[in-house]
Amino acid sequence: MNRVVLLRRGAAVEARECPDGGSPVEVTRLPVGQLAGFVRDRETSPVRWVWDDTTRWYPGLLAAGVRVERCWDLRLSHAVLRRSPVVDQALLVGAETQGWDALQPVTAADPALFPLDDPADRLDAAAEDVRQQAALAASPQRARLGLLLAAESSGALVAAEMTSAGLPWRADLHERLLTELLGPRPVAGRRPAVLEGLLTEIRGAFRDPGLNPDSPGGLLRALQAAGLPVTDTRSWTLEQLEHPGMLALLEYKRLSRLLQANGWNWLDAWVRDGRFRSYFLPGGVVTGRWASNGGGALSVPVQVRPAAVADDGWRFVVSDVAQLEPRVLAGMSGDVAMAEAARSTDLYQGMVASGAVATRADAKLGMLGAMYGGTRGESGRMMPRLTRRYPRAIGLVEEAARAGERGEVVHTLLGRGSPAPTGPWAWPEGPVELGEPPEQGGSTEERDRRRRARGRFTRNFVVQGTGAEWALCWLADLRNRLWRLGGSGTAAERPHLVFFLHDEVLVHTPEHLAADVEDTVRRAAAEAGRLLFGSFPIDFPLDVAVVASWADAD
DNA sequence: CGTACAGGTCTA
DNA sequence: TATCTAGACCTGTACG
Repeated sequence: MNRVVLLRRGAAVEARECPDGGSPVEVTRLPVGQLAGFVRDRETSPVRWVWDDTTRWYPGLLAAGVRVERCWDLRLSHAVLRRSPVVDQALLVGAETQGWDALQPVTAADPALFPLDDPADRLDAAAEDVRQQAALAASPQRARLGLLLAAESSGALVAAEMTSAGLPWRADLHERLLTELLGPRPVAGRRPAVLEGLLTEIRGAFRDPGLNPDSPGGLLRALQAAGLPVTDTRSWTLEQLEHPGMLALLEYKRLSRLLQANGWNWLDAWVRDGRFRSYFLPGGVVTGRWASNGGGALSVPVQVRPAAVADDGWRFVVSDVAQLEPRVLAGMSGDVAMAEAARSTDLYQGMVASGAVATRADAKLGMLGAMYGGTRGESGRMMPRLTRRYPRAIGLVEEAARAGERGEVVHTLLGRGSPAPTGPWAWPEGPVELGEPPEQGGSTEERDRRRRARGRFTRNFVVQGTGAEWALCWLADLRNRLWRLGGSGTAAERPHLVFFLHDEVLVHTPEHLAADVEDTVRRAAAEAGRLLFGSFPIDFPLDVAVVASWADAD
């Protein structure tokens, strides 16, 4: 596979052709304006583009109508390699290490090809590429790590393509929903009519004419003045209480949340030309999950999903994995008994059928406790049963927890490392960082609390992180298959990814290809399982729905 | 007046 | 029928 390293040289771009990753045999210099044409031509034969950061190169290419098949994202790969315990860090160190460590993605709404005064321009991508290839080649886990880096880079392409495409969003439907629930859009600075009505009712019921329910402190004082025994104002707490004004207050909180998070201001800011465009940040979470930036893309409330509607003649294929994390745990630990329970579509029901636990609720509670570190109550009581029945799976998360409590680093199946613990007080026997402030809150109880919290984090890290790797492989393989499915159609005629949410993907597709897309999504899931777990018999069944509106998928 | 944080609520 | 993992982002409020 030929690699072509792209470097910025002022208003020009330098492309270094490196067969099989060796030294460059050909160097092409071209004006920035000719880059898109150059890439389009070069894409007719297999090539991997090596660049500092996908968010700096790909949006401009997409705006010019150019898709690339594969890339190597040096920023994302650097972040993985720098924290991986299966990498010799000495091979990565260079004069520019700090610069690569600090490099941030670009998420400007303006699809300008290159930002001005970019710290990336002071870094040598070709030299970094050489270091990364050497570090990867020397790793005892180079196959798995190589898969992770390829998938991470592919995810970067998907993320840029999803922002470019946008999630189809009907602002008219969204506005109708808002008007029905809140009343007509008010002038700036005023509450909608329905909230005003509720506010009057609440102030009357609590005999507090100046009460502002949006002020947690003020609301708490008003509740206590009314004789209610509360120390917080969360809805869950308030639901337990009896008071004539409580229903109105809970309704106010529900509608106020809708207005603040996904009201008219949100529509103005994030929906344009019938598309919700947010930025996805691959690797944005330490576990390897994606973060997002803009519009709260990872927490789009179910309440407003009716406004996500496919174009005329198109459909959404909405797919999510049932119980991804317990399945991943079974696969990575090689726990045959748990894999057997996972053979059914409902893993928790499978655990009941095998006699491991009495009810589905017990199974779910127990597994969540095992993966999140819940040790109290019902969830903790399940652990002995689960440990007997699934010794390898439970043993793996327990060992990750113990390692975290000892202050050690853990890693995912493909080699993504957890962040090292910080702070001298948590592990006083360990190396003390220079420049740390004097120890604060360093009582024995506080240290134990922090140790246990660290154990819960590392326990969850290995499962959530490997789950993210499965999802990344799923996404990357799906991207490739969808492109082939589109035949020779133009980008606007092809099925394409529009949304990704940890274990759920939305594909926007011409209606006549929806059945093919469904098949494709399932094939990609099976391939992701093979990539991570080889021939180990663990299934990843999908719930797939072909719908006109996202809201119809549940 | 701008920044940082607390409290709350939505997601998987 | 509970306080356990990872986030984004809103308002109000305290602080400098």
